[in-house]
Amino acid sequence: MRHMTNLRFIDAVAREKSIRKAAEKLAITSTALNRRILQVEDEIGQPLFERLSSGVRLNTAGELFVQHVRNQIADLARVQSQISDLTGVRRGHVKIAGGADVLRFFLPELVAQYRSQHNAVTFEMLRQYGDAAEASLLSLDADLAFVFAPVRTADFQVMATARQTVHCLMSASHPLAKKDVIRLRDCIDVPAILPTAKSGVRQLLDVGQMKRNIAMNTIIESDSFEFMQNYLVHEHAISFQIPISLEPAITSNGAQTASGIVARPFDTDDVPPGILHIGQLKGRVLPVAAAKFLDNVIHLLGQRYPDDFDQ
Amino acid sequence: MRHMTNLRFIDAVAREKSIRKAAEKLAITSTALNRRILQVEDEIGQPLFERLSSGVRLNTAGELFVQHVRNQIADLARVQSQISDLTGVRRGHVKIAGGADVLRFFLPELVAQYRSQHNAVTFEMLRQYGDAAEASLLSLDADLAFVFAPVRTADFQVMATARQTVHCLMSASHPLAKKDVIRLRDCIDVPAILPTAKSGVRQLLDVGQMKRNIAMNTIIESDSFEFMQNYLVHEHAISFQIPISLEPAITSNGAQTASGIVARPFDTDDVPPGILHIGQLKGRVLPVAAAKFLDNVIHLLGQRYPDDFDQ
DNA sequence: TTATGGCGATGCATTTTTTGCATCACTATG
DNA sequence: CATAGTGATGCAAAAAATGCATCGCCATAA
Repeated sequence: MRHMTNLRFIDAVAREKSIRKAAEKLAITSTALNRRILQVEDEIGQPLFERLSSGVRLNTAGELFVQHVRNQIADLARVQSQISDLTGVRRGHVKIAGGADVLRFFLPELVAQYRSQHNAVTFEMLRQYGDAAEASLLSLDADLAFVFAPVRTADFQVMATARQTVHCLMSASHPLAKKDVIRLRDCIDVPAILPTAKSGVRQLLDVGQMKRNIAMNTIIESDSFEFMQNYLVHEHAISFQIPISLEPAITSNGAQTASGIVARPFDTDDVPPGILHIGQLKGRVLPVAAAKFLDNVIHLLGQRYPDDFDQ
Repeated sequence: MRHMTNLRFIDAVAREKSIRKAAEKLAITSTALNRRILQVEDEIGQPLFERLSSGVRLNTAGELFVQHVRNQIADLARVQSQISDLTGVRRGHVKIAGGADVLRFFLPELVAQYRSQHNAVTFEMLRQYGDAAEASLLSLDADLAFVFAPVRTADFQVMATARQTVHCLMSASHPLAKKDVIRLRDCIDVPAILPTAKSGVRQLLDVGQMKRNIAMNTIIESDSFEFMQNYLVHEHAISFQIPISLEPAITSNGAQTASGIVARPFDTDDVPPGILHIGQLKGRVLPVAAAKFLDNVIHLLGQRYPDDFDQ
């Protein structure tokens, strides 16, 4: 949309913190970009950027204005998607921020299912945890965020939650695989592969270890779910994940993956369940596509985890 | 702001329902305006207006888009006022919709008081009752509305209310002036000047008459407070108003205007008090100037009607 | 039925705005 | 003190917006 050009340019300069760099990204000369910035500042009546020798930086007025600009851009997208929706073909672009856990199986399945019905909708998946995901909501770089524990609750509107019991992963031939429910004390001395500290699962495990005063035998820490799971093929160790980051089949009793890995739930008295929060920026009206996708997410969660789901 | 030109033009065409008429108001040729509209429609990917032989009319997409446009315009104003506020001088433009009752003494006093502190703030006062005032909020033609009974409660956010007892106006020499509180039965056969049906006061009086099964002796109906009040100088009749539309002094007992008019409250069992609602569009972030003015209104109401005021 | 007046759309010449190049002034950094 | 990077600016070329004249369309009136 033509009338947004100046606004998009300002947004770009604010992000790049440099007129020349932004100009390059926007495929115009720095001269042109510079003069557009000057023009807007002139219209506003005061500068939006501080000029440094190394580039530019938003001043207070600029911060205010850029937030407004991002709102405008997002709202225009919303209206456009709403207008497209009138013709029957749903168009739009949905931006989702979430951890590797949800990006693994859950979201691919959902996005594919949604796109099979609305193939004019495009997606953008950002791998971001907690804080960063919420920041993306705020800067309107994301429409929806999947986080474990929302912090900026003032800006974060929870649209649905899903309780996720931490599961223990192991080879089918592992002694623990005979149990239906794993207690923390069962894990003493068992070689364990733990997620890194940022992850929600790790925090839950730490709570459990603290509570029961048990220290697991940590042989590896990793932030890769694939590594943690596939390592189990080679050594009789255990690793930990939540159902949403597992292939749907693996959590059902008796089932196992092709590589012979099984999952067993922890006793929730030992390791508390994690709560996955699905939310958006508070007060924001989502584009049609994003709103409808959210409906799908909620629907699937309700279907798949009827007991652990909340709206 | 330059980048808003197309949007303002579309807003104008939507209001005028004619490209040529809008062009005249905007002081450009219809050609230029027409082509700008076509350009925007082209960018959107579908028409926003239906072309009639008598002009144009918004279609569904247009309705959506125009609402967006008005939001953009209003939000830009908000940001601009917020930015101006940074420099210390409060600038801005406050648009208020309210009935003649509040426009008479209450708002002039408040606006003057506010402008004495912030003389860079300009005002726009729209004389509109109930429905119309709320519609102005919705189309963003007004920032604040003063109404008696909000209808579209879904869009109307009440920021404060003030209970207003209906008062009886009469010449100081009128027999009823001796009473402290007026009962409805006192008014039987007394020549009465009633506000027209639209007004809030009239509706309250009608409720009272219905309840007590008393019909007043209506000799004149008018929508002019001045007329109703000043007529009393010439004939020993009564008329009705709420305190907020009276000179502040007149409601205190014993006080009277220069022309010798006094006010006495109705018994609230006979005529129920009216509730003045002061509100804004739900969810909207007001420009600084409007928000601060609202603070003033609330403050003054709390001061002047401490018992009948609610926030 | 035809004539008329008002409407939006469009081709074309003109005016206005935007752009890119070359260059300046400035400032950190080594 | 040289250098490499930044944003600002004068000027000519390119692009976009504008106004005029005019078209086709439709409702209303004669």
